[in-house]
Amino acid sequence: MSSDRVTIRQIAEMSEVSVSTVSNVLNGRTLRMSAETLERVRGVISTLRYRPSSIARGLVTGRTATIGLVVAEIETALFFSAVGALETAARDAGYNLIVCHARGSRDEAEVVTVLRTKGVDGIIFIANSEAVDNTHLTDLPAAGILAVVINRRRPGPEFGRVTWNDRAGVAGAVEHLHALGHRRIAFLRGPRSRDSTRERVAGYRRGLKKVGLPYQDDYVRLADYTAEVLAWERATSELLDLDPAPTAVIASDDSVAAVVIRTAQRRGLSVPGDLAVVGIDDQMFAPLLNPPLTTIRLPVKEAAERALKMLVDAIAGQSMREVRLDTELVVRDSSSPEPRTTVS
Amino acid sequence: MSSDRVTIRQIAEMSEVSVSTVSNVLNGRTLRMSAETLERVRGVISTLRYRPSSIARGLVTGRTATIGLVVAEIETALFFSAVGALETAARDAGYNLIVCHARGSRDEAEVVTVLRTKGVDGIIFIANSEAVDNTHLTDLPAAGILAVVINRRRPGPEFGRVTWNDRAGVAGAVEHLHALGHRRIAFLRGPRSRDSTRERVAGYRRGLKKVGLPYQDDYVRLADYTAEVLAWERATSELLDLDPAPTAVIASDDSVAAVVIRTAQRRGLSVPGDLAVVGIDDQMFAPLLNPPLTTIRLPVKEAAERALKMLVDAIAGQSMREVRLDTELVVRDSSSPEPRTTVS
DNA sequence: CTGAAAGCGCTAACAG
DNA sequence: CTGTTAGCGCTTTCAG
Repeated sequence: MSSDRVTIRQIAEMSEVSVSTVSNVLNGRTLRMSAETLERVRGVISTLRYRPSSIARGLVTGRTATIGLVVAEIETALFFSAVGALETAARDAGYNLIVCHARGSRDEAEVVTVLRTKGVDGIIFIANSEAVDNTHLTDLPAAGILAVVINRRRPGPEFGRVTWNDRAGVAGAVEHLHALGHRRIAFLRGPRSRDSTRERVAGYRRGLKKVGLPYQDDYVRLADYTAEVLAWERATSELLDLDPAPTAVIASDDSVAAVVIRTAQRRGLSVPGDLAVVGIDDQMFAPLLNPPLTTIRLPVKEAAERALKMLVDAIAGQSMREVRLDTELVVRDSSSPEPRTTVS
Repeated sequence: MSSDRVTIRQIAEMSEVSVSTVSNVLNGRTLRMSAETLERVRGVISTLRYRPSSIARGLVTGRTATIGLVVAEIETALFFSAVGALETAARDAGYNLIVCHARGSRDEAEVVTVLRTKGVDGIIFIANSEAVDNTHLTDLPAAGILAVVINRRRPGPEFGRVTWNDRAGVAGAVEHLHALGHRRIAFLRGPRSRDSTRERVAGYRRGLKKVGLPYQDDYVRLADYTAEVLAWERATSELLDLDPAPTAVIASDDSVAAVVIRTAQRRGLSVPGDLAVVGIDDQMFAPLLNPPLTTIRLPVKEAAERALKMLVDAIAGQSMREVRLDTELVVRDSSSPEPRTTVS
């Protein structure tokens, strides 16, 4: 098998130096070393294509150049763009990622245990903003494991945290629709179990207030993106059955928005003519819909990059921080023209 | 920091046994051990919440219970359903995944090197079916690293391989459309750089042949899903400008299919009334489109699970195999009714 | 500036 | 059935 693995000792012998010298060149402690020796050792290393074992190195240094990534919903588009961004950023910083999918707190606790035995240098948690139990995280700092959370409540001050401003995002969407002439703007909210839902509803109210529109309970309905499509259709229909019906709706995410568009179109309505639709996420398919979807882009990639940087900096000794990112309204056709029915 | 890490020695001392005894209970070599001793050791382990270091263990056993995953296009919908499935399957089998994104052969070679230094027990490559250079993989078996490739040419007989039958998938879609009454079926193909494109075009021809329809060059156009949306619209328009125009089109993937639907609708055509549309992938948004998209589902998850099992079995000593999975046509509204214009 | 030697935490012979 | 011991491959004092 791997019996022919090259070791540092072989390099030392072939270079006719000691292992510590080889170790020194490996780790850049090469300042006051005879150029000739350096040259020779490097030569042997490259001809033998020698790569030091991270395992052995990890055992002695206690560092593995590996970061654990604990993801709440790995199959969600949103999370995946985060994983991609994180992987790229990690590798640029010289780290690898052990990716784990945790479905709940219990699972998460297990995953964390495994990650600890594997000696990761730090852990990044990326959550679905579900209110999760954090107790299994609180002893991480004491164990010398650095951690940063994305889109999740901070388990303690020793943790880094990156979030985005859901509230301002939705408020901005309301303003956008109002500026387009809409006066009856509905909001399809996500499940209450998510922190983001509260934030977004608050943003919706704030937006209405800011533009001087009244809040109407009727115009806020549940369209749980973790649930059935049928329920989204029903919620949309209920909204459109209202008198007066809304001329615009902000959906709990892009998937729901797609279904809102479809439901409206099936009723013979034009989007955005009769109904403007705004989504949340800016998923990959948003620009492909008919009409292309206006949506609140969540800065997931940027969050991932910031989280990784924060963690790497913390490994280097800096202290953790808290960062809040802005969302961005991506305006496409599903909201652009003025509503037809404004002057009803 | 982690100065308080519990070691096997401490467990041994507190249990008043030797380290090897502790090691034995850790590794289940507990058959002929006094029940009382076993009990005592276990007690100490759990009260001290001791977890053996995988690093140290890995150094001596040569195994790390870690599998490397090399993904070609991590941000693609297709790939991340694979990563999710792989992670779940891996953890069930007691493994963790180091996920790496390789953008090209060169990058891939680097990633493989890193993975080797990290001592992964095996590597899974999941490719975009791009014709990639495999030379950096061929020495893996010699180094004792097991590997299986998904959706990619087999680098050698020592590699496991899981693929799916693109050809049959597209042929089946043609038959489906023909059964619906369509006689003019177009195919929007992907880029030639992908192996899958060749397979799919072959499947298209085979399907036509099987149902007794002529192959027309005009009806096959490029709509590169890795390129611009505008180009997809143009390709669709060109198809619809043809006389006679096709009554059905199979798109190179679901994203392209979404744009085909939109382009047709913007020209005042009804889908599926005037034009039936079939996608490839069965991405998450396919059922949300208007109309819901008929599509060729690629068995990505299943492939992931098979690949993982193959790798784990290989680690356990079994030999590698080659598995070819079937695609599945998921029929939704974008193709269901009979074409209006059949009897033109 | 280089070499010898002591571990990192664990497993696996090999004795007892 | 349990204890001793020799490493796994590397880093890192500490002498020379």
